[in-house]
Amino acid sequence: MRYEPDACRVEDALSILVGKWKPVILLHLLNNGTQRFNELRRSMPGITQKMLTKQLRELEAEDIVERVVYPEVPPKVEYSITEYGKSLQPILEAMHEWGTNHTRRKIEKN
Amino acid sequence: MRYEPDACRVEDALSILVGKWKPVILLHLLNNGTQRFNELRRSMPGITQKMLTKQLRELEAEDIVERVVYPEVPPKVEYSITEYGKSLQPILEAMHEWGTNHTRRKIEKN
DNA sequence: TCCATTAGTATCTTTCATGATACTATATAT
DNA sequence: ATATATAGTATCATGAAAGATACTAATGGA
Repeated sequence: MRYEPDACRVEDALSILVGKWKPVILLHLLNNGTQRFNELRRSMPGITQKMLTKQLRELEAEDIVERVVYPEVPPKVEYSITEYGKSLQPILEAMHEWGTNHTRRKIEKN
Repeated sequence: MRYEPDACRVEDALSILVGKWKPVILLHLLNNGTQRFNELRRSMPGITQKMLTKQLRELEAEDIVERVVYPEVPPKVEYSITEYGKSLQPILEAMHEWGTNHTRRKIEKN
């Protein structure tokens, strides 16, 4: 396997996960299944509507998240993880675990 | 395991890896062992001196990278991954693999 | 004497991600 | 008649990340 700058594909994975909210969105969808827009929003205090829309659209464009619109009023839009998106789960969980340990480690140093 | 926004530690791992150059630096050090500053620099065409210094200092602050200065002229400074830093390797490799597959997938779609 | 090398710093500028805020349409309930 | 809920969009402001460029000290070599 080659990791030279040109061949390094870590950034490709990273670019999907980066954004202050994407990991949270993905883990939320992974753990709670299909969610409506406002359900997601309420579960992430602090996120703006614009930001949530943007992140979801980006994830949709990468085929990680599926968006289903119901032609109702008031609008109803459901989001869920795609099968392909589930392939990110091990990475997200590994990062969550590493991050948990890293945070603990830092606290212990003080 | 909890992934609610407040308890989500993915961002902690992510913040270590983010920065356009950190994954490349880490993989380079993991694969090639101890490197001098300019060795690293030459292996990453496009990075500026300032950027490389900054990324390395940040990694050092998190105990991921070790920096050893030799009191010589011209200066000699060697960088290497710490034992702790090696704990990131599985994540980096998983991301590299995922990214490789994702890139292929996108190409096939066209 | 002059130049190259090393590992940086110091400034300034540009770009990008994020945030704050206000606005929209339409059906239902009061 | 008015308010409410939903899933957005549009616009502007801000801060942080990244990039470009020039500068440094001390030594060895031509």
